[in-house]
Amino acid sequence: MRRLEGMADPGELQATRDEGLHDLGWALGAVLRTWLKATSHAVDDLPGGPRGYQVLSMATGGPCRTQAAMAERIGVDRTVMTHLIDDLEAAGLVERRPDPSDRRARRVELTPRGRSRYAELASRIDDVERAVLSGLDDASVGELRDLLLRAASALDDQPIDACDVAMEFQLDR
Amino acid sequence: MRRLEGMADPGELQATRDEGLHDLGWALGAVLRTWLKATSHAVDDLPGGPRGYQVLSMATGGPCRTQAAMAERIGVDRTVMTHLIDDLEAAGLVERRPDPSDRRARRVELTPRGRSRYAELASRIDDVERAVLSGLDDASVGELRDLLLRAASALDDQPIDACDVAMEFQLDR
DNA sequence: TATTGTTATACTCTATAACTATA
DNA sequence: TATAGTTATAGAGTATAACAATA
Repeated sequence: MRRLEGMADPGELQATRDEGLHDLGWALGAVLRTWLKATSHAVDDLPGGPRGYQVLSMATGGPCRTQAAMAERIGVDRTVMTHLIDDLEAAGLVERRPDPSDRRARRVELTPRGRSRYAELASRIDDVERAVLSGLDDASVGELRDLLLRAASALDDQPIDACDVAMEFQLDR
Repeated sequence: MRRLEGMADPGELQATRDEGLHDLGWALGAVLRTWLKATSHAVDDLPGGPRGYQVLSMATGGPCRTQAAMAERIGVDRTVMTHLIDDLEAAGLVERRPDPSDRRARRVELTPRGRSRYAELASRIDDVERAVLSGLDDASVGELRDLLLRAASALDDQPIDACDVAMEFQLDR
C-alpha cells in the first residue's frame, strides 16, 4: 500500500507502474481544472466559455452536427445545450438549420462571423494548451495527446457501463 | 483548419500532431467523465463519492495532511472540504487531530476502519480505471498514467496563471 | 413507442461572507 | 495582516418533468 511522495520524478513513477493506476483520477482532474481555468480566460467573453468554444469547434466539422449529438459528445444535458446555442446564436456566431434527414433535429452551423471568431480562438486555445502542458517536452505532449484521444475515442465507440464494471467486482469476490 | 473525422485511427492522429493540440480538452473531459461515473458506482455508499475516496487516499500518506492542503490538491473549496470530512468522520472513517506544527490546522487521519475501507476501495478503483482505459493496451496505459502524473505534478509545482497566459497573447498580437 | 428540442421548475452543488482562533 | 477552519446564505449550475413535433 505504498504511496507516492514526491511524485515529480519519472523514475519513481516508473517503479509504481505495476502496483496500480494510483492517482490517475487526481491527475486527470488537476490537468482538466487547469485547462478549464486557462481556456476560460482565453475565450473571455464568448458565450458559454470553454463549452461555447467546443460547440464552435464541433460546428466546424466532424460527426456531431445536431444538438443532441453535440450534447452527448461534451457530456452536457440537452437542456443545457439549448441555452448554450441560444446564447451563441444571439451573438451571431451560429445558426440553427433544419436537418434534411430528420425533421425533429436541428443542425448547428457557423455563421461567417462564427467562423472567423473560431479561427481566432483556436489559435489562442492552442497556446493555452501548450502552456498547460509546459511541464512536458514537445514529444511527450504529442504522446499524451494521442493517448488521451485514443482512450476517449474508444469510450465514444464502446462506452463503459459503470454498472457492468461494478457487477464484475461482485463476481470477482 | 482541418478537423479530425474518424478520430480513432492512430495514423490519422499522428498526421495532425504538428497542427495543434485539437480536442485535448474534449479528450480530458471525456475520460474524466467516464472515470467519475464509473468510480461513483465503485465506491457506492462512501460519503462524498469519488471525492471521499480521494480524501481517504490522501490520508493514507503523502504531503497533503491538513484540510486546506487536501482541498487545494483536489480542487475544491475549503468549505466543501469541511462538509466532506464531516461526513467521513460521521461514518467513522477519518478523525480530525490537531496539527502539532500549526494549531490553526487539523490533520486528517484514517481510523482503522477507514484504513481497511480504503484498501478495499483502492482495489476496486484500480479495476475501474483499467476498464476506463480498456481502449489502450497495457503499455499505453502505463505511458498515459506517467505522462498525466508528470503534467499534473508540474502544474502543482508551478501553477499556470491563466491571466499570465492571456497577457502573452496580447503581447504576441 | 422512442427521440429531438424547448420551456419552466426544482434541485444540487459551489462560492461568498462573516466569524473565531492562530500565525 | 494573513491563514485554517466553521457556519450560514446566496448564487450558479444542473437535472427533472412536461410538452409539441417527428421518427
